[in-house]
Amino acid sequence: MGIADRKEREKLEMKRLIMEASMRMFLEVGYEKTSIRNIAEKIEYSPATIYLYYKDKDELLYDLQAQAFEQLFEVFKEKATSRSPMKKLEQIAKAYVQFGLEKPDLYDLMFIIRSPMKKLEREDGSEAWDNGASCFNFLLEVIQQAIDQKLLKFKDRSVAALSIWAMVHGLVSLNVRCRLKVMDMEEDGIVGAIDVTIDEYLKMIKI
Amino acid sequence: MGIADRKEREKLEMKRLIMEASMRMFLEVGYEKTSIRNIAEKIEYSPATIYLYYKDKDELLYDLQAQAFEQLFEVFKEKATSRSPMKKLEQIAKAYVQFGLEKPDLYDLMFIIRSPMKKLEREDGSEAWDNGASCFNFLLEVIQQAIDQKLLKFKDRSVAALSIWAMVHGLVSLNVRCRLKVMDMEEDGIVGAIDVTIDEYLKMIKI
DNA sequence: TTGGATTACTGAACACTGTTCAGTAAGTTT
DNA sequence: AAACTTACTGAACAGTGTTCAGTAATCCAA
Repeated sequence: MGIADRKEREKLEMKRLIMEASMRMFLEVGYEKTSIRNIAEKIEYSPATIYLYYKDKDELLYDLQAQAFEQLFEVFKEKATSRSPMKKLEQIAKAYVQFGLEKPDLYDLMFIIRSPMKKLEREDGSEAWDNGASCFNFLLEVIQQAIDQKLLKFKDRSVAALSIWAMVHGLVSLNVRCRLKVMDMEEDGIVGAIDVTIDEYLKMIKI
Repeated sequence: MGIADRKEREKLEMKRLIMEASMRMFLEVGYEKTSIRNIAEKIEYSPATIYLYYKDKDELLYDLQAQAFEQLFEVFKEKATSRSPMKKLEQIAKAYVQFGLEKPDLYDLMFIIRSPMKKLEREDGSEAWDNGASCFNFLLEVIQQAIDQKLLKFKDRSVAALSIWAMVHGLVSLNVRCRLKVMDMEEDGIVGAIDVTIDEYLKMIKI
């Protein structure tokens, strides 16, 4: 069935084309300006064509989100290389924050925006929100090591993960959405305060 | 100038009418369904009329946000009544999380949504993001007391405030935006984990 | 009291958004 | 060559925030 295969390939190729254009627009002009119509114009197809490959915008955003999580996972593997679990935890935390501050639009997509989370139809038991699982598991494994070696104050690794994640996400998302303006500091001071806050937090969770 | 006064009153009255309808719609049908057109329909005026009282939707959302922060401030004053600074800190943290989980649309407006933060035109030095200041200062004062009585590990009250805020906001916003699905727990389990995480965190920041 | 200025308000339009669907044109199969 | 299938699109629908010319009511001075 060579023809069917080629058709299949072409279908995937088209999806890749759409995703690539979307991702480029996301990074170049931001989330707000990335509409179905704009993407269609970029790849020189009609807007309706996109709907032959994606059921709706959410599905497209979900794929884009998956790609963003792959990027973050790469960053983790690249930067969190220490043998010491606690040091590795620090590397993860700092890589996460840096990623969030450097790519706010991608961060939005992954952790803030409402849309692409709708994959929650657990009627039949399967599917249900796979995006970000590798990143989360990466964190979980390091935490497990730290707990095993009695380096962490937490007993439960889920609570530990939730605590660490909430802290770094809290810092990034408050800053990305400009809520730290209420603290009345300059931009540099805020980034500095964020760094200090992470260090203090990492000190506290150590045994 | 009685007439000018009456005009002034009527102008404020109209603003109040718009705000009241907006707030009701926010709480009843959520952020997504609260459009200028829907608000106009509710108060039985043309959409264009709203633009005689608010320059754009952001300005309206800003006022709405201010009102939401007043609500949170009331909750703080109501629930954070302990004499002990650390106990009071705990009451604040838990009140914050409860508020966020119970009124996700208001929480959105206050801490997540992009729009109404645009008040950052510090050209002349004035204005610049007043919303939420009372809430933040309330937290700051309690932290100062705790630091003065050497109950907190933090030395800098700004870092302390940032740390605590980031933690509670991280927990609420990840949950409100369904990102905790990746942890593979039921809804009850998640809320339980959030509670435990706060308790653990409050234990850690104690000297 | 009347006429002109001021004010409050609105209908209709503009430029967007996501999405759908009938219709066309090209490719494939028989 | 005819019939069927697939890939694609133009135009439309319903919604959004926003603007603006035009109307109707109110106010003020002559």
